[in-house]
Amino acid sequence: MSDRQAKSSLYDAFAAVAQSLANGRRAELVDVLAQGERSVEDAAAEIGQSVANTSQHLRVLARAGVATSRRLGNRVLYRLAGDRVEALWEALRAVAAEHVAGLDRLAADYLGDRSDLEQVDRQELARRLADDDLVLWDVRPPTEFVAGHVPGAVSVPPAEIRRRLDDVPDGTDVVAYCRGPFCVFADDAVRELTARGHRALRLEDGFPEWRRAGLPVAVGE
Amino acid sequence: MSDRQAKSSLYDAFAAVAQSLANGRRAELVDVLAQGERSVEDAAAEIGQSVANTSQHLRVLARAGVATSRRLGNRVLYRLAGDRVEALWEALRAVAAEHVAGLDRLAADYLGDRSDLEQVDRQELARRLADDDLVLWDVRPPTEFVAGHVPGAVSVPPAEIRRRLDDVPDGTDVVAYCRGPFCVFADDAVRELTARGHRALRLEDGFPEWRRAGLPVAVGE
DNA sequence: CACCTAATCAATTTATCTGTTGAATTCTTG
DNA sequence: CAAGAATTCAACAGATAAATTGATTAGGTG
Repeated sequence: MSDRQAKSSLYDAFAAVAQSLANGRRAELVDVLAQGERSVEDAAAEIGQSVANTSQHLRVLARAGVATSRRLGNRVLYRLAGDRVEALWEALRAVAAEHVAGLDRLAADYLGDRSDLEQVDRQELARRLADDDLVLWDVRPPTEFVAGHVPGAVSVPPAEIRRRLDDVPDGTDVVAYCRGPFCVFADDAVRELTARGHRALRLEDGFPEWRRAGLPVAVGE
Repeated sequence: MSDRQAKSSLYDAFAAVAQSLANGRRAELVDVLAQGERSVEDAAAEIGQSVANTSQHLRVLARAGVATSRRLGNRVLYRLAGDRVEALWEALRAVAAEHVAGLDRLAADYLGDRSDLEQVDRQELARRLADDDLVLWDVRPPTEFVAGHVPGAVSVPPAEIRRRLDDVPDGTDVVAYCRGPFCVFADDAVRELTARGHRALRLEDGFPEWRRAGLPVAVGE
C-alpha cells in the first residue's frame, strides 16, 4: 500500500469518529448518554425519535467506537465508551460556542435569555460548598441523581421545582445544576427561585463536567 | 418555535462542527493548519488533492467556524480559528486511538511498527531539557520551525536527517519531535539515529500539543 | 411452547456530500 | 489596463446518509 493511501485511511478513520457525531440527533444522544446508561427505548424518548431510528443512530455511535452496548434481560443498554468521549463532546460544544456565528441565537431560542442568570463555575462552587453557606439543587431526573451527584446536593426533579421553592430558607443562596451547559432544567429552577425572591445561581456546566474534572461525587440516595 | 425544534436546531449546530471534520481530507487539513497558516495551494500539496477540491474543503472548514482565512497579496491564507479547535482535534484523535478497533493497524500501515521506538512525554522532555543532557531535533519543514519551536531545539528538516546524523556527539541522547502523534518525520529520525548507534527517543505528540500545554516556545531562527 | 416486548434489520425515498471539470473572480505585475 | 497567478464558483455524476415502514430476531413470561 502506498504512503498516500495509508495516510488517507488513517485520517479517514479519524473522520469516521467525527462523522458519528455529525448528526443533531446523535449529538443529543451523546449528551443523554453522558448522564448514564440508557435503553434504546428511553433514549428514543429523550430525543423524540422513533425507536427504529434511535436504534440505528445508537448503532452508528457504537460502530464508531463512541458508545458501547450490553444486554440486560429484555433490553439493550448503551453508554459512552469512556471519559475521552465526554471530553470530545465537551470540546465540540466549546468550539461551537466560541466559533459558530449564530450559536448564541440558537441557544437563546432554546434556553431563553440567559443574560439575567447568575452563573458560577466549578471552582467557585467547590469553594462555597466548603463554606456550607448555600443550598445545592440537582435538577435532573432522580435516576441520574442516584447514579451520581455533587456531594451535598438535594435532588429536585424538574417537575418538582415549584413544589420545592418554599423549602429554601430565606437569605440562603441556591445553586442549581443539571446535565450540562445547554440543559434547561437548572435555568428553570434559577428563574423560579429568583422570582420567589431568592438569590439563585446556575452552575456553568453540569454534572458530567464536574465528575470529569475529578471533583468529588456521591452515589445513591 | 417549539422547544423540540429549538433543541434540534441547537444540536444540529453542534453536529455541523463535527460534520466539518467528518472527512479524511479535511481532517488532514486541520492537522496541517495546526502547524500554522497555509495558502490554498500549499494546503493542496500537503493533502495531495487538487486546488479546487482543497479550496472547497477549506471553505467548509471556514463556514463551520473551524478555520478562518485572510488575503495576503495574491494568496488566501487559512488558519485554525483558535486553540479550542486544536483541543477538539486532539480530543478526536484521542477517542479514535482509544476506541476505534483497528486504528492501531491503520497507524502501523502508515507509520510502520512503533513497538521499538522509545517515546518520551512532554513533562519528561521539559525536565530533561532543564538538565541539558540531550540534543533536541525539530524534524519539520523550516517554515514551521521558524513559526515556533521548543526552545533549544535545532531544526532538522525531514530531507536532511541523514546528513545530520554525524552532528550528534556519541553518548548523547536525542529527542525528536514533529507535527503530532501521527506524524512520520520524528519516527524516521529516531530510526536513523538508532541505526547509527545513538539513543534516540520520540516526543509522544508534537509541537502543537507542546504549545497548547502552555510550555515555553521560541520563535524565529 | 405460544405470546409479548425490545431491539434490530431491510428496503425505500429523499436529501446531502465528494471529487472533477471548466469557467469566473480577485489581486498583482509589467 | 492587459496578462497571469491564485482562488473560488457552478454544475455534474456517483456515493452515502436520514427517517419511515414493515418484517425479523432475541429474550422474558404465562
